[in-house]
Amino acid sequence: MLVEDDLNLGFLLVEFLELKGFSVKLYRDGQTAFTGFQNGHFDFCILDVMLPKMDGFTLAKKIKILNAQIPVIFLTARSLKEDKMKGYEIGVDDYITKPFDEDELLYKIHAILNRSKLPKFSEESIFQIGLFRFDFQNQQLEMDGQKRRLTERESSLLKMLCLNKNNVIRREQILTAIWGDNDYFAGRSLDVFISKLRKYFSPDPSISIENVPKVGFILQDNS
Amino acid sequence: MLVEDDLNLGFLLVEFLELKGFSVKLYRDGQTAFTGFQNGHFDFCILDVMLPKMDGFTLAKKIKILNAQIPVIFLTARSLKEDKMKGYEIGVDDYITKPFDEDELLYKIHAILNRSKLPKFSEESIFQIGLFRFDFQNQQLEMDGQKRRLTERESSLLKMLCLNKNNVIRREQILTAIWGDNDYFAGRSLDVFISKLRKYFSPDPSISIENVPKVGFILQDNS
DNA sequence: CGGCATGTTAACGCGATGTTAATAAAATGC
DNA sequence: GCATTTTATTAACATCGCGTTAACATGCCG
Repeated sequence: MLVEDDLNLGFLLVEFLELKGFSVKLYRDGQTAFTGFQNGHFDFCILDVMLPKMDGFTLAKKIKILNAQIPVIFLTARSLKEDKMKGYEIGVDDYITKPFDEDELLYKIHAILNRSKLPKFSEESIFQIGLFRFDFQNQQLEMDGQKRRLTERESSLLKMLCLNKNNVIRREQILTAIWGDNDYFAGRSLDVFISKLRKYFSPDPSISIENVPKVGFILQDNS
Repeated sequence: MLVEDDLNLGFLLVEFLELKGFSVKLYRDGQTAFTGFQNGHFDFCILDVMLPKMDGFTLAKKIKILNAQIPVIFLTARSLKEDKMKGYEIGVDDYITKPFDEDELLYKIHAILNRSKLPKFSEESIFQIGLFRFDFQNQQLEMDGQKRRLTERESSLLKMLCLNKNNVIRREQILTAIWGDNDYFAGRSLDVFISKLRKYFSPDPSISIENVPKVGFILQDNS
């Protein structure tokens, strides 16, 4: 969950974090953010301090009542001492002072997620695809209790497809990300792996990996 | 544990922290601090970055090998980005830039201690694995009253596998944690120990240590 | 029709791992 | 101190399976 009223900065951050593999939901004020938190499922919050409708401290306090464990990071333009104090009392995990460095934010996120290791893994890396459950951390694909262990390449590829479920991913994007190279042979190798994944998913006809000629592939889930 | 070569600052901090109810031990260089860590029992470390004999980063890394869970805060005069990055990679929990505010330090300490309250793994040293009971403290593996004493390496490795039961644990993670080195030979040594553990567990077919090629191992318990 | 992209299956090579034994190092006993 | 035992590393050889590559089939578009 990201709450930021400066939409320019907000979208920039969403873009950056999604690039890094996170799934991000952006809210622009404290009120709707809180409603969103009640309904949705979040692992992690980044809140601006100054927000319309409800300020960041109040929001954090209300969120912590619902879920005391959830990590919260504050974005703040002010580096005032009393603000920080107030935050630490509520149980805020960290501060980042604007203007901040994106990499620093990323490291803080990882540091905090690592600390709360157990809750993270339970949710973060498991994808539901039709009747299948794909556990990326454990490279496992499960359906009806039938488990199949995937190879490293298979699971990297499937993860990329999942993160872009129902959207096209370009061949070159996959190739540079996984093979680090997009020559002819890497391309053929990719096709072989797509073929393997299709076979694994063949028991569920509502799942398909479709080819978009000359462009890439789509993982379609019509369940 | 407090490590600070500027003794004026050091004693000031000790005084302050003891006033706040902590029991503090001060070291003035990285070398003696590490020796002290090996012998004593600490819940929490505050390290200066610039230290005689051994710098703060190296010290933190060595401490984290002995106890990956222990919280570490760095004191640093420099607020340089690359320093922070380096720290977060090691798994440092927070930074405080000198000159700092004592109350801020106190709040950070409380924030971090609150966080690490739940995962008090340090004490939980008995694991149930299928029909076996593994007592890490006593390096003992028991089944049907049959006790077998494990070697140090065997039990360290088994503990790591247990903490990640039914989850993949990466080779490199094991190697850096136990062998402190992940070259070719350490890797082969790991394989030898995996082989030994498998033999010990062979009486119970519902336990298996599976290999995930190129990635690591997973202790599967289907009992 | 012919070229090009993709689908699929099979074979191959090589690196990673499994296992046992030999050697070195360290701890223990006396 | 020396002998014995225990532990960890290194070596040596066997095996496995991942990913690549090849080979052939299919379909699309000019």
